[in-house]
Amino acid sequence: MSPTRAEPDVSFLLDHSSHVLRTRMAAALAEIGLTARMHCVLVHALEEERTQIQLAEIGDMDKTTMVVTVDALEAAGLAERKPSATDRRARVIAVTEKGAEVAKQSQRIVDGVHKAVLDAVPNEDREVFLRVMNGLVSGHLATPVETSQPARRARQSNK
Amino acid sequence: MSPTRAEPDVSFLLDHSSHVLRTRMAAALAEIGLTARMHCVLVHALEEERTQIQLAEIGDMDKTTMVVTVDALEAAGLAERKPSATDRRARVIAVTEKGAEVAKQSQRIVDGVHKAVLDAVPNEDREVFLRVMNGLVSGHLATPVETSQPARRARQSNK
DNA sequence: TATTGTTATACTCTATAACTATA
DNA sequence: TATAGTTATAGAGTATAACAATA
Repeated sequence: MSPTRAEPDVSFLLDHSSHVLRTRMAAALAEIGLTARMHCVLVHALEEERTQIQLAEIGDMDKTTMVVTVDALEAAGLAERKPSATDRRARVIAVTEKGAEVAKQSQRIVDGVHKAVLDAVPNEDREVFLRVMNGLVSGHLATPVETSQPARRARQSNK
Repeated sequence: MSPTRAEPDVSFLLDHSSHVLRTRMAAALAEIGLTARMHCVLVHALEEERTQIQLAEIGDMDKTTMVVTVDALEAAGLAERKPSATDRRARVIAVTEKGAEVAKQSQRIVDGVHKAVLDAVPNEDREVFLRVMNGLVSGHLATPVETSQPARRARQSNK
């Protein structure tokens, strides 16, 4: 029996590939003035009437991060905050006509970047690759480990 | 021919899986008081005599980040800065006896976390998965896109 | 002149706290 | 009392600038 070998460096493979893909996506979307977050919000706000909180959950961002993202979309004239018809606390994100057009463009861009990755995978391996990744993401690598201490210490309350 | 469908969300697959794996690795290494960076430096400093700059390149970190990492290793008694025999500007990172033991432990931890991931991949798919990931990392997703504007604006010089 | 390593700190990102309006 | 959204800002991470020592 051959000696024990180090396991393949799965961390490097996933970290590096996701990092490079992220820079590529950011660069591609930047050409039409969007960030990945703006694209995400735009697309999901188009699907149906959604409030900021709902969109924040979908995009896995904090509600305060959501505020910044919506500010950017409003400043670019791509979306508007509208009062919710059913909850006067909440604001629905309405995509403008221009926003809808940009969303179509950005979706094409995103699809293009993803297609380029998949085209780089040999035909006969593509299905297995996607199956394995989907399996990991919904199974063994579905849930982040809870860090015993939060990402940041609770802020000093100085009242 | 069926209508065009959105491409699989490769960004999500890679981002999510790498993020979860990263939290898991951080949690596992934290149990012996290491960060991933400390582990990385420890292991590569053990392989052969290396200076901070060389170790920084291997771990893809800034030299100032390297300073912090080596500070942590020294504080934990796992490594020491030694003057280089050939370049009086440079410092070689010497792993202590305790550091070497910890490195063995941390390597076992890292291998264990990686093995758990691969064990979650069906036997018959594992080889293809690794082949594809290695292919992407050394091919289509080898090099990050150069951001036209740097990650951070140049700092104001106030001399 | 260029490079190693250091210190100090500015910049970005993100999340906590506190608040207002409403449920 | 709890929740949606906002503002202000603290905390963490990281990289730039400047510097001393040396090449």
